Amino acid sequence: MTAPRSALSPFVRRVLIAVSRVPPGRAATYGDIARIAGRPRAARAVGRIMSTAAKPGLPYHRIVAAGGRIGGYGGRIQMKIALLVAEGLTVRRGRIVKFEDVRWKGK
DNA sequence: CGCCTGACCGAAT
DNA sequence: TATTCGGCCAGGC
Repeated sequence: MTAPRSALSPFVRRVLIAVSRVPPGRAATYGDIARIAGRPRAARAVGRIMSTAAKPGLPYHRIVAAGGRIGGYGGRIQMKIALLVAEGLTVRRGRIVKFEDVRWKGK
């Protein structure tokens, strides 16, 4: 039988794929992911996808809010920060230092 | 269908 | 720097 294709919409799948492509030590914004997934203005939907359709194994902690601000992580912000720091990033006052240097814009 | 909510964004105040 | 506000998109009711 055809693989039980997930009930996930094409957009959601593209978002999950984009997230899986963000390399360690780097980070992308919700807006970046939305753009890569083909919906430049769906940043909000992207955030909702992560909290609702989150799948294990994907580096969701590398997805942050605009300007390098941390954003959310299911209420576990501290853990998100810890994960980012463990990958070599520096977080200062809720923001990634020199975010533009580690920002992953796809490619 | 309409209304509300969010791990958002960005400009204005 | 903090707060507010309008716009944006998908999903649940």
